[in-house]
Amino acid sequence: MSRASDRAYAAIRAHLLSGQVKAGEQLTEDQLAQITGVSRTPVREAVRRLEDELLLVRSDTKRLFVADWSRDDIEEMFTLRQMLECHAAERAARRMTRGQVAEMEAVNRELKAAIEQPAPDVARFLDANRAFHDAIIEAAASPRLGQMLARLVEAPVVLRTARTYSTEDLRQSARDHDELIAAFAARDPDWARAVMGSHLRRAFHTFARTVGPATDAEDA
Amino acid sequence: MSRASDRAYAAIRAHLLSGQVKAGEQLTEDQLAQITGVSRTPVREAVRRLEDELLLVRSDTKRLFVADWSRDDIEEMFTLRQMLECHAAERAARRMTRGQVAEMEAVNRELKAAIEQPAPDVARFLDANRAFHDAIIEAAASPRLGQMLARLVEAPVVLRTARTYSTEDLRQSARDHDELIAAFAARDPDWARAVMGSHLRRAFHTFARTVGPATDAEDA
DNA sequence: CGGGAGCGTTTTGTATACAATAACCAGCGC
DNA sequence: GCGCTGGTTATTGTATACAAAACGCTCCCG
Repeated sequence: MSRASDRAYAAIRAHLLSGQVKAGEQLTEDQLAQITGVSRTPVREAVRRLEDELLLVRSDTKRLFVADWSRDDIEEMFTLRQMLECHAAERAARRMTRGQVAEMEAVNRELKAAIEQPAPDVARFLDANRAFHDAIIEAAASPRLGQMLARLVEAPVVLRTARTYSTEDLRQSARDHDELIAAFAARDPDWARAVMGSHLRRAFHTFARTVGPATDAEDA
Repeated sequence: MSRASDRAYAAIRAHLLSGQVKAGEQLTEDQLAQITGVSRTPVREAVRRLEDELLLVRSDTKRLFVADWSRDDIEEMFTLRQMLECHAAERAARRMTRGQVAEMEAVNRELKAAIEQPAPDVARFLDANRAFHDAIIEAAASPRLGQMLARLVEAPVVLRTARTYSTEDLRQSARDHDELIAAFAARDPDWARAVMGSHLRRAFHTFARTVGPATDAEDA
């Protein structure tokens, strides 16, 4: 995180989730350079990453805007994530070492610790949650898969920040993780895939509940 | 294709597939700037795209190398592509209009025309093949899915250039396309998914046959 | 003879100036 | 009043110079 483009990336990302900018609003590279305190060159690099993650979009004439995620966009993102991450869980179950399983148990203990407090520490939960899913991707040993998931997950992480989680939602996640770990320990790819599927699909519905109802002409 | 960074992208890509550079070889941005005839700024932009497509990779210290695709890398790529493109076919089957189906029939006629000659025109076949698959992605109406597939498909297109195809392989592809069109016309998502699955899996084996046998215990 | 510190060279990263292109606005003809 | 056209400003794209970092080499010391 020391290079200017990384700092710019983090700063712009923070700026987007700070709520100071609305979806669909135009931004300019100069603006962002001022905000981040670096020149346009690293800003352009950062912007490219954010475009990749679909947090920013460009018009047909290359003007820059804050992306506007519709409910359908979010559903599609969750669907893709589910498809890819189920596959990752399956591969991980075939490859995971005892050491890696122990690692994941430790991460999930941390995750539970973040929940079981007077007031659950959501930021800490999200960090641990992310570490958990990253460990699975790591164990899946598929660089392209990891790359794709990383891009998919970035945007929701931002969108999610404003959300509120019930303690029960968080506990259910922790239980899912326990079962995933069991599936990994048993080296059972089908089990891992199935648990991951329900874990993510539930996450989508939890998420969607706060975003709003489905559009009526929905498919899939 | 008029901006310098686009020209740089195309030029570097052409350079990579020209065979003048070996997998694993180091490249420098200056070199590429000379080759492409533009300055390093657009070259860096082009290089980022090529890194995305995993045709170029950077070392831990940011030095630039030609990617070295192992047999396992290729298999993983095909697996991911199958997963995503089956999903695309399913969605496309739900959404495709009569007009789009007619469009695809036209593309497949062009594809067959490229085959049925004294010597099949492989470049023309590949263009039509690409147009066919692009039309499916278009009909699937999922920007993220399209984006991911575009990235996945880029690399193989390059790797594939050196390959030789038997006329029978090409004809089988055309038949698969016919069946896909039938599935779309029938608006049958399951059928479309199944045909796409076998189409791509066969493509992988056809490809793998020329690359070499599977490694029994591969690591990095 | 081997290992490591120092230093010149190579390569990547950043800032800035300038060029090209797109949006905006005003004035004109109809 | 409406739409077009020309020029003006805003914004992105490119080139270049310089800064920072990494590599490789040599030379010194053990």
